[in-house]
Amino acid sequence: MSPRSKAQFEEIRDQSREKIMAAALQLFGTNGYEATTINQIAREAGYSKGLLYNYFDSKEDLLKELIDSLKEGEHDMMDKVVDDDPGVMLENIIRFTFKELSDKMELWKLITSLAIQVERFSFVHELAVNKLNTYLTIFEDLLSRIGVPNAKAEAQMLLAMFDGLGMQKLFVKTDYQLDDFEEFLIDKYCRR
Amino acid sequence: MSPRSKAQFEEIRDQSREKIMAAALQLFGTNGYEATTINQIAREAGYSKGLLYNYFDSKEDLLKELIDSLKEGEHDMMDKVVDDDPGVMLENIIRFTFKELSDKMELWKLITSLAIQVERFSFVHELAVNKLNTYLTIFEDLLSRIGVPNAKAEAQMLLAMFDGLGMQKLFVKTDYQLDDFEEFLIDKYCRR
Amino acid sequence: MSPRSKAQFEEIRDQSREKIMAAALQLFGTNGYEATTINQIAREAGYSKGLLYNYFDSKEDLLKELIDSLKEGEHDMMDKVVDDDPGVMLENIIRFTFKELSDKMELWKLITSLAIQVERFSFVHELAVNKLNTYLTIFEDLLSRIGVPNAKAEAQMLLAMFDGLGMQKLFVKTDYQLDDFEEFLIDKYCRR
Amino acid sequence: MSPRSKAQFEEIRDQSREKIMAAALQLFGTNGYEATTINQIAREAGYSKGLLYNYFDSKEDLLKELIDSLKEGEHDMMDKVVDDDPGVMLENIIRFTFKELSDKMELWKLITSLAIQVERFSFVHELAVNKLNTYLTIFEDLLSRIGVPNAKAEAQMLLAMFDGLGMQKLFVKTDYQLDDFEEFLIDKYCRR
DNA sequence: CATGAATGAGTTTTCATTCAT
DNA sequence: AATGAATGAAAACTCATTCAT
Repeated sequence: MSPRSKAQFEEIRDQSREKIMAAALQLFGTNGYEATTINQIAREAGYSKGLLYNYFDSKEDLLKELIDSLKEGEHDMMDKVVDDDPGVMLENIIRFTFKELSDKMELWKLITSLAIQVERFSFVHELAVNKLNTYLTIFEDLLSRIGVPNAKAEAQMLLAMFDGLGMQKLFVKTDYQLDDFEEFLIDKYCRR
Repeated sequence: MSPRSKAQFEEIRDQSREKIMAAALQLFGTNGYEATTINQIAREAGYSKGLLYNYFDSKEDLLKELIDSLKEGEHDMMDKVVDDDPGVMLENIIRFTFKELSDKMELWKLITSLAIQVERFSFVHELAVNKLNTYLTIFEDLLSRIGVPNAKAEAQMLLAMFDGLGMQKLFVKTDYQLDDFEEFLIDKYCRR
Repeated sequence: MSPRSKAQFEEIRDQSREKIMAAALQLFGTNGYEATTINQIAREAGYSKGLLYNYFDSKEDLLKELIDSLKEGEHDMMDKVVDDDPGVMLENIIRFTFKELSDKMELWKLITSLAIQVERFSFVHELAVNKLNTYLTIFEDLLSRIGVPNAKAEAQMLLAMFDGLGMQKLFVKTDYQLDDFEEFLIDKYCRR
Repeated sequence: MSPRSKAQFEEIRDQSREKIMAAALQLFGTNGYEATTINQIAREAGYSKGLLYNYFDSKEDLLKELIDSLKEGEHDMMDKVVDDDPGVMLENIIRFTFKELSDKMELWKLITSLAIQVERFSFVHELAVNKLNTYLTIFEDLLSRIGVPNAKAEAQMLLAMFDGLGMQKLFVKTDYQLDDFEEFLIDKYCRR
């Protein structure tokens, strides 16, 4: 009889937002941003078209909030992988990255397809460039401390390889096994 | 006022087709297939909207013909790089690939963004997977003949790295210098 | 925890209704009926969207009740201005009308904008026509009794002028001073 | 066989634009801007919805162009009514205005209903205020030259009356005869 | 071969209205 | 009595495609 409390509304809102954003990530990643309709997202999330506009100003706003929410997830990583021993830290990063390649494929797809469109989605593009430079610096530092010669070039190579693996995994889809390759890499770069 | 000869017509047709396809490649690559309008392509090519339908059945048909024309360009490569010495052949491939990364960026963008959409553009997707497997085999063969240990894993790594470099080049755009890196790679893999 | 008495409920209802109708009048008048959303009215009144439907069946019903409430205010006027002396009565009407032009601008705006849409809001339109004819008759009677020649035409002129003044006041907004003009009119028509 | 010439296209465009603007004026005036749909305008003009967007960026852009086109028509008037004799000139203005009240009712409706919404359509509002002030000055000058006492107040009255007549004509619609009243006004103000 | 006006299906967006709490 | 999440019909707008010239 009495109306829902503010906390209850808050919870409902959060849940619905989550569902919608999850559906959007899934569909944007699979079919691309432009090819995905608001209707599809709503149906996938189990709601009606109109509700999306209670939570997001527009389709593009939904995309932006999606990207923003990803930036936050980014910070978690560094906490988990940091280590005094550069070999251990690089191993952590490699294992973490391979795990993300499996778990967050849709996300990866989405960012890639958007970042390619430099003009249209500059906010994604900047995100990608920043991330690239950050990792380049970290990798170079770790590799030189590990004692790998030509640390800069090797860092570039390693990073390019991660991006490339991600892309190949997208293309080849489910049956793309990387477990052995993961161990090969760790052996090659982290154990000295 | 004499009527144009058949050959002249043919030539006009070919030129117009070329212009349209070049414009389409440029725009599809930069803004994505879905976000590019027929009008934009026509204007970029210097023609009117309607003319496009004299040469292509539909927007998707234009895309398909574009992709087809690329497959043809593909065959040229093998002729140029093949060599009895595996080290020389790998060097040729590396140099050729780096050259393509510079010269055919738009094409690379387009294929990437389309291949990501596995369902929507299966014909592009298949193309990408085929190419991936072909190169994997070639690289593994060359590396093992060169005497690189773990040839299979290294082949996978090399290939992933090329894809990754391509993507990074797209993100970072013009000021991404790879000359030194090219030499580093050739030194590392081809000279034994 | 004692339940509210019926009278208390009644009072709350009346207050809420009043607030909602005041907010609706304000917004309908300023932005127009179509351009005003239920949400805006609710927020302006300090309530939630849903509550409006406890008091009014629909947006159009709210409008109708608003107009109806105005008709009632109308009856008060005649009591206040009636006088045996036609000059005094006309002066009363003029003074009363000028006062209304200041005090009830929003209402005036609303009726005008609605009455213009003859088809869509016929109930407002009829109201406006009735009022027009009523005043025309009264003015003609008063002016002829005062001894003004051409009483019919002058009545029409006077009435048109009132409507026109109202509209001008709307356009020019706050800094439109009519005090001197009011005295001018009274001098011209009521003092003989 | 040969394509249409530029001039031919120009003509087609102009005709279509005209038809659309005429339909829009008619419908905006009758039903209001907000209550009129793009579909209605298109159907009334004899075209499809989509064509409107070949000529106008948006519904509001269509409105703006409509209003702009009216400003132009405005200039014509002054040329027609100007006269050295103030009595004749005032008579010209009165006759012209009454004619416009008959011929351009829809336009009058539209401007009135838009000007009322001061905030929403400021470009119309400014137009209305400017026009008001211009005429006020002209009327005051003419009346004082004719020798009417209290020229300023009488000018205000005359102008208010025109606006009021316009509005009344809208309300009462077709059967509102003003011919006698026109002569009455001319007799009263222009013949001295 | 070439043009761009015209179409309409499909998409994004808005908003009155309902309803569980 | 009161809340605001959820719905869906209807509106604005886009754009591939057709077609008369």
